Amino acid sequence: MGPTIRDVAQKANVSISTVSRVVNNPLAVRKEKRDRVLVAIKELGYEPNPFASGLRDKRSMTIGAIIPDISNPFFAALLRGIEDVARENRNNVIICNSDQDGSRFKEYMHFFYKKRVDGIIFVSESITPNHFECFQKVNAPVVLAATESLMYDHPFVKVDDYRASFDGTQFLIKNGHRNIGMISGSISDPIAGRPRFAGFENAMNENGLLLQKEQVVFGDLKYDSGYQAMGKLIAKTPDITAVFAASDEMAMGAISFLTERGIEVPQDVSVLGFDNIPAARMIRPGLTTVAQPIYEIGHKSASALFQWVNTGVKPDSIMLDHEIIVRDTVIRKKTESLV
Amino acid sequence: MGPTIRDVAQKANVSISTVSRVVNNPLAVRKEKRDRVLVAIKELGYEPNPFASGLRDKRSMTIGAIIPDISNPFFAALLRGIEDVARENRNNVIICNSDQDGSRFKEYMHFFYKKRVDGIIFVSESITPNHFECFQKVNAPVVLAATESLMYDHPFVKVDDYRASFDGTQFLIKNGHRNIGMISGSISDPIAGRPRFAGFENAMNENGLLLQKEQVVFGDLKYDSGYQAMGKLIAKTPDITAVFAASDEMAMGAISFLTERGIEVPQDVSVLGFDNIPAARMIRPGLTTVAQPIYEIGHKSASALFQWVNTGVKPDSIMLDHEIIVRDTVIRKKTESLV
DNA sequence: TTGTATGCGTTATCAA
DNA sequence: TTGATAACGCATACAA
Repeated sequence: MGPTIRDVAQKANVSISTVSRVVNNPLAVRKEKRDRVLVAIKELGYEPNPFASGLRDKRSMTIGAIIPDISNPFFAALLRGIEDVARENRNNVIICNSDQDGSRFKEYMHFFYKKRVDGIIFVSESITPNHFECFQKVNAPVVLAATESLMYDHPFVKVDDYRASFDGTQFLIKNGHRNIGMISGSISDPIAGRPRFAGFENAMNENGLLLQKEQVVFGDLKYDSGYQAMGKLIAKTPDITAVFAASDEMAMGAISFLTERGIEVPQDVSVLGFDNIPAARMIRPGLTTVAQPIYEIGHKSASALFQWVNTGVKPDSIMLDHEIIVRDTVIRKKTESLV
Repeated sequence: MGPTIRDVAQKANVSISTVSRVVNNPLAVRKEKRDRVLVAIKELGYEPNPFASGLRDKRSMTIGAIIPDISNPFFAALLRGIEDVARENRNNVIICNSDQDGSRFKEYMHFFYKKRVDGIIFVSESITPNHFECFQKVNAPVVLAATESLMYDHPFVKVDDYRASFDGTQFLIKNGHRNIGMISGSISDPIAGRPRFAGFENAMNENGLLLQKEQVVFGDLKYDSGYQAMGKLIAKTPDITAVFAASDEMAMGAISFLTERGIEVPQDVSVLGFDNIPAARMIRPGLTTVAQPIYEIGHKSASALFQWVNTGVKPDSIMLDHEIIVRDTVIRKKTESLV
């Protein structure tokens, strides 16, 4: 193993407490000795053993992140934001892939408990009483990223999903679309589901567009469900001119379905996504979408968590701005002058 | 803090060593006492403090992973494989995003050293003497994933890039293509660059197709460079009927360029990718590609690492099979009967 | 089979 | 300003 504090002390001809001081509170040591210690540290390549410190201080310098699936580009980008902040704070992050398998949640929290994480970032899923109970047991600060809890009072960092969806719908309407379908997330999903649906519904209503049941189909935010949902939607409402999908992946699924059926995007039907995942700009036609600042959500939520851990004062929640990224999949609807 | 081994001992009316034994080597304790201890553990919710164990045993139960960029879907999938194995082994993984910024590498290794990682997985980049030196200093087993080292003797898990590229080219040729362009990775990249280029070149040669300089353009494996490379390629060799890109992202960039120029894929030119990232199946036309078993590379490399860490015997390298996934972007070239 | 005692490397308390 | 020492929680060598 590497050199210990004792090796340094010996080399610098001081006591181990002095070495510890120059590492943690250099000002408390007279310059002469301090320099001697610094030299010894450098020469030996000494690094404080984090296990010894952790054992004493009960701080792990580690945070936990619960993420649905890191191989999903949305979460990968978000995680990247978390990681970067953790690194700045000389912390690690332990990642747990929840796989939307609620049953494993308890296990993960247990894992965090075992590992004595200093704080937790909980990404994207909605909070159940079960979650809450587990949070209490680990007894570590919890910050929510891209989700929020109505019932429990955890700080969160996210976009205003309702507002974003409302604006997205408005955007479609401003472009002349009247007959708009929606591929929504599950209505029982209080984040990406209900609010985005509600934003759509209200925007339609406020524009005097009456919403029919047939215009909405539900998916699970992933590609395949978008593909299938589009099939159902087009069967029920063949005359739509635009589709609003609650996630980019579902939008991509919808586009695939449409394209395979010879329905051209955007000439025949426009498609609006939600998220702005990296792939959105890589496909042709480029996906027009309601963008969340994904990296920033991760970054800000981690910053908030560290602030909390370090100062002990619970941070405020943050509502980040969304933005409509105009690419190619939404066009202004031709006026129906011929009709 | 939580209960300690002493609390359990007291509750079960045994010594702490007995408690320690039932945790680490249950068979060494008489059943009667063992059960008493087990009950106490459960009732108290006792968890061994990893810092105390780590301090004593000098094992961190943590591995480090150096990955170019987790927000890249290829690496995200690979990481997922690593994570899953780590979890099975009750280990964490600390992730460092190298961002192909070699200068930060030393810093990361230092971080690993500080954190006393038990082993390291090094993903995808090529090994320089600088890397090697750092590896030596941390003095932990290193397994290479999706890369290998000719100079240094680290176990690796990867695909045979040369062979895979050779087969991909062969596939294009079998489909009637003669005039084939390549968008290659950098020739100085000993993994995704040179071998894939060599596979292409040799397959062409073996089929009596003489390769012109103009048929090859180089990129950095990412989307934008694929886009630009396609521009150069089409300018230099307007009569190609197929393009082989050394990564799916570059293939997507190439398709974007082509599509924007009104050149249809695959009718006008076929495109073959490499990797089989998740997006490959989500775009239309679906990307035909030479698939690497990405998740499996991560999984197997982590398994090898743990085997090494646990037994002390260096594992063998593993060459995994590639596979050509046929989707829509490559078509059989129409015979030129009209010419 | 079980218990006692020691050391792992740090930091903080206390005395000098 | 500095140094000696106790404590953090655990696993094992050794003694019983």
